[in-house]
Amino acid sequence: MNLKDLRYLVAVSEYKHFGKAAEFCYVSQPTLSAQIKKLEDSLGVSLIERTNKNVFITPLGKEIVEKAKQLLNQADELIAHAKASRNPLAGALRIGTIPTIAPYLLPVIIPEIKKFMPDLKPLLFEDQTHRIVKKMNDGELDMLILAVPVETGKLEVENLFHEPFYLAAPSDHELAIKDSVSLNDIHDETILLLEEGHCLRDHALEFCNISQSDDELAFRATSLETLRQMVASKAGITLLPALAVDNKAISFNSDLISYREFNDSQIGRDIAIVYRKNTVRKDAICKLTELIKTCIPHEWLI
Amino acid sequence: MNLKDLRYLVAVSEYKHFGKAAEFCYVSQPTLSAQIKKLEDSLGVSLIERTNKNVFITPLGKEIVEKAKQLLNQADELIAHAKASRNPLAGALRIGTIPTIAPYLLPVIIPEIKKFMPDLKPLLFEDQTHRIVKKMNDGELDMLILAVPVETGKLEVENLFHEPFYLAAPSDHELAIKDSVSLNDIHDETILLLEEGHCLRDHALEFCNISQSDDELAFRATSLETLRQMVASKAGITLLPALAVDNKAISFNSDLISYREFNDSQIGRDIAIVYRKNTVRKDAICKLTELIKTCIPHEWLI
DNA sequence: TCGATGCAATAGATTTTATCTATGATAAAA
DNA sequence: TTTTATCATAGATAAAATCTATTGCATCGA
Repeated sequence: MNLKDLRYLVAVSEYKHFGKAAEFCYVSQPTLSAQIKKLEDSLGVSLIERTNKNVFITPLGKEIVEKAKQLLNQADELIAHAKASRNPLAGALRIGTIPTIAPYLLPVIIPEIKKFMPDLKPLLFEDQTHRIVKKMNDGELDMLILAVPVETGKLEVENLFHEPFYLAAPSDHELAIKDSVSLNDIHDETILLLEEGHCLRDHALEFCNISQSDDELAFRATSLETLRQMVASKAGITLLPALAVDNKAISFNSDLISYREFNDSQIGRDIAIVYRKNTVRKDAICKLTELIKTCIPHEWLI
Repeated sequence: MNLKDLRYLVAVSEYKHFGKAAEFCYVSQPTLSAQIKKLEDSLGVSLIERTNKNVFITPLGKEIVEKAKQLLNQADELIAHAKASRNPLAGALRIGTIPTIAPYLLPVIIPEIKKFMPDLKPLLFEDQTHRIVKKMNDGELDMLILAVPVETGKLEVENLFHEPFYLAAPSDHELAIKDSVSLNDIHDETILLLEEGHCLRDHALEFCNISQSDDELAFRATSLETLRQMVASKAGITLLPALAVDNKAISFNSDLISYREFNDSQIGRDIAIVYRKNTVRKDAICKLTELIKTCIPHEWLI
């Protein structure tokens, strides 16, 4: 039994005439007759009583026709649903990002998506790198935005931009008055870091490979905002990725925290997008990647 | 798109493995791969992301799979419904009878049907001959029980039995004491008849082709029971088909009415069953016909 | 680094199914 | 009786599904 047969049956029940039903179905009358017969044989019942003069649908036939109509409606619905999802730039796109990117980059990107990819439904998932990479490998996410390098196995990685780090220090700190700072300047400072698992912690540590005791590393913030609060309360200094630093905050040296550029633009991290080589959302991912690039200062782009 | 493709899709979504899904579906892996691909192409969307290592169902794929499952369940239901109706002696059998048969024959037959054809669902329709014949010709009834001869066009007619007529007269009528009566005996009597349209009226008139004035024919009962009441009230005499005459009433000459046999057994009517030559319920009709015969006095059978 | 392994895709042949045209059979209508 | 309308049948053909064998690719183990 297949859907086409049911369509033929319903057509006959509508027209009570094999020829007209066949015409309606764009097939020849013998074809339709044969398929109806096949359907009846496969079901093992008579659905239609026909002579060369009359076509009657049997009581059972009427019941089957009703069920067939429902079935066909559902099938049409399924097809319509698929058709509505044909636009490669539409539908759900499951995006994974890390906590040190999501709150700063997404508010910039989302409005752009709404504007330029209005049919895309971004589903955002935020977690640490290794977890979103696992979800990517399990086929549960379509696209990641994270800091590289990262062990991604066979996944495709495309570098997007280099995000500089800023030094964040209490406003009354001696470094706060310098135009720019160097790694040497922070050699003896107390560096505040995120808790284990955040890649930003590892990147920061890498730049500050200095003889800090474990005690000094005991401060382990759960988010950049916590870190910022700790700096404001003069617990130490830290490195913040540029996107987490509000432009105005830099210019006006506002509030309790002062943000300073490093003299070496290499100090920062590379942000990349990651996806499976065989992803079915390649189109949407590429388009979205381009969109992100337009939201980023040109000089950062790689 | 056809149902088999959807089964393949659901299988892959269950096993996440083309080979195993193919095995489950009793087809080769290339077959299943090709059909899935065909399905995706026809829908114009990607449902499965596959490498030689992983098989992921896309978000849209999961939606389609859910719809496919519903569709397949409904299809299985349809098939099961048809299968349950395969027994030719089961299901609805639409039976038409005339008012002068139905109330007397059916109470005898129905218990027999319940006993010997327990799965048959007799749907009873009672109306005058020409109306049930029309319904038969329109395919709305499967089987008629009526008195012949009757103009049935191309319909099949099978005579069942000859039902004698009894004379029904008031108990104090002079004919009520005779063992049997002849047509001559009723020549000058007032014959009470049913209203126009009942074949019994025509049959009775046929036997009594006598010079009754229109006035005398003015009594036109709507049912045999009305007719019986009129006899009881001594308005005249009438002919009643044997099935409408309770056996006890004959023996004991009970109540106000006396029933007398005719000396000529030809005085009566032939009861037949009628069906379309191409009816799909031939089996049930034949079986039921046999059943009816067992309920009828042997000497009546034709 | 190199075969071995597992898996989906591809190729080509084959079988099955659907479809077509032409014709037959039958009953009603002219 | 001929014509017409209608569904069924026959035989040929086209389309589709399916099979076996193989390829290509990535992973795993030595």
